[in-house]
Amino acid sequence: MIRDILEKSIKIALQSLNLDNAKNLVINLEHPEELSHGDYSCNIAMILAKQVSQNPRELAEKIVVEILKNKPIEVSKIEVAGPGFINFYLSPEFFVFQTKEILDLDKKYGKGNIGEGKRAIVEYSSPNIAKPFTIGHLRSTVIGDAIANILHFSGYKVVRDNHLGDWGTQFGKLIVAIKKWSSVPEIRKSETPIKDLVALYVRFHDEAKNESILEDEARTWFTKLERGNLEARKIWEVCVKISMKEFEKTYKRLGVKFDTAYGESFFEDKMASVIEDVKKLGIAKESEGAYLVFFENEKYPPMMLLKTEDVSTEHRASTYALRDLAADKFRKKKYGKDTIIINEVGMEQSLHFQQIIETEKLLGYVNGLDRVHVAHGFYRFPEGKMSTRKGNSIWLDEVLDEAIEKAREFNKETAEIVGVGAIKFNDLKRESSRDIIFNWDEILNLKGDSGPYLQYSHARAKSILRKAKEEGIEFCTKIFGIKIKHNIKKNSKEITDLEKMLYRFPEVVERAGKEYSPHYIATYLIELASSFNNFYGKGKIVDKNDEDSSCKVALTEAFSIVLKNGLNLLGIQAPEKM
RNA sequence: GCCCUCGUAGUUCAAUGGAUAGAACAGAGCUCUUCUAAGGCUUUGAUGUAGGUUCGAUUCCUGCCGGGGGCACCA
Repeated sequence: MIRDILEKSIKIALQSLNLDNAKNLVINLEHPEELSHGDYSCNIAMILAKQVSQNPRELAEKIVVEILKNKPIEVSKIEVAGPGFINFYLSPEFFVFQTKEILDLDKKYGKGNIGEGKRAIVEYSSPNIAKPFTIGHLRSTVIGDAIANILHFSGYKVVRDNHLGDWGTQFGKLIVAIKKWSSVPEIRKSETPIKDLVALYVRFHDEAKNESILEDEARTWFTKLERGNLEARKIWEVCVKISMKEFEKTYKRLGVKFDTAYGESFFEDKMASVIEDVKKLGIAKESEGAYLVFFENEKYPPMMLLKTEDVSTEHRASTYALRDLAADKFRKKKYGKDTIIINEVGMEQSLHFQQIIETEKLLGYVNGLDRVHVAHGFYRFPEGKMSTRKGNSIWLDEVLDEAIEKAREFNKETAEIVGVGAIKFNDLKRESSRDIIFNWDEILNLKGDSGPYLQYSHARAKSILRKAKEEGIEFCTKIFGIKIKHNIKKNSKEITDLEKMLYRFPEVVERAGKEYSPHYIATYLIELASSFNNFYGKGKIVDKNDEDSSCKVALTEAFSIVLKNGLNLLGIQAPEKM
């Protein structure tokens, strides 16, 4: 990448000035916010100025003189600006070459070198069986999917895992509720089985407020389930089956797919070996009848592995913490020690993951760098948090329907794609740790910094390409050779803002991958599309009488390719027409 | 009480310790005989508070204030 070339030439310049032995020397190259300030900017002179007690601008000038002695061909101009920035201007040849490279972008998918072919498991979505797929699950699904796409693009071998919540005391509650107020045949017959199950779940919590015995019954039923009680298993199976059918529909709408969906129940027989590991290490103790991991210096509160024995079944139920440990042990064994495990789960579970990671480090399952919790904030009502228990959550399907309905007002054919795109982008454009206050107007906004704006821009570019084809304008890669000659002949300095944005795509993806932050891509795409629409606004692109037309069209093609790839990384479809 | 997070225009979001803090929505005003006006161009407007570190702080550190979350049998 161009960044590496610049970095190297700065290093060489510093060496010849004997400045390279300074402490903690990091060469920082950034894109100036103002495009007229150049393509890359380096602040090294200002950092070094104090250490060698020189004026930063004078020092910058000296460095520039050294760089110019071995100027990389990609650079056309270097200047010192402001308090001592060294600004690099890239040459027309560079832009032409880069734009040509971009036309092959589709072939580069999965070839990035950041991942080095390592395996990465991205666990996301992970809805709970017999609970609604609410807008709350949207974040994990959409962000996790985007992270998986980005890592794949960057060269990781990605496993997408849906860690279904299909185990735990919640099933005890459900079994009690079904036995008391409904029945398996009744649920099977229902046209809205999930809604019925949710209603039962909510009713359980309502009634448990007055009758605390219900909670005990639920715990007992979960221990029965864990011990293989036939009635419990039967009810559980029905719930899982019904839920999965519903989830499939939602994933299809969202265009999200998984490689594995083990679910918590899968680790049922893999927990005993974890308990053995813990015992060997002596990090857990019995306390008040339960079995918990205690951390050194009370770094974290204790983490429970086994619950108090249930009196009637004489069984100690597992906790989700134990199942998570078992899951990671299994993953490392199955996919190899170098595997990176990433969980896209809400912020509320931060403490849980800190405890899990700490414990897994002690157990030697992970080294710490290979176990990541990507946390996201919540969708919230202005009045407070959503909760299935209280029954005030918003179902995802309703939101999607509403968004599609709104998109239909503009164009019936693409309404589905645009509606879903709007919802996804609205989520992905934000730094994910922040909460999103739920607001229909905001979420359904099809204008401005939005998915539809990007999709529209793509369709528009495609429309130009169709027109160019009709007019018989050549815009294949060989055109770029002509542009180089043309530009050099004219001594043209006319490099468009669009070109200045296009070549940044790989850097942006790299950063998004390193920081597990899809929003960098979202922000970038908005800027990119704005520069395209601005470019487009300045006059005709397809024009037989304009000798630059084929270059402009080729640039349009490069834009459409970058935008499409970017949107795909975010899991958003790029329509040909709108 | 302890721990984790987030405080940026009226609103929703950006900003790898850098240059004049960017956008979008809403408001005001322009702009389609042209390849898509879901577009483009003008314009008003912001870093919670008090310190510290730094040549330089929205960013790092400390205190305070405010929102959200978590802290033993939900996951």
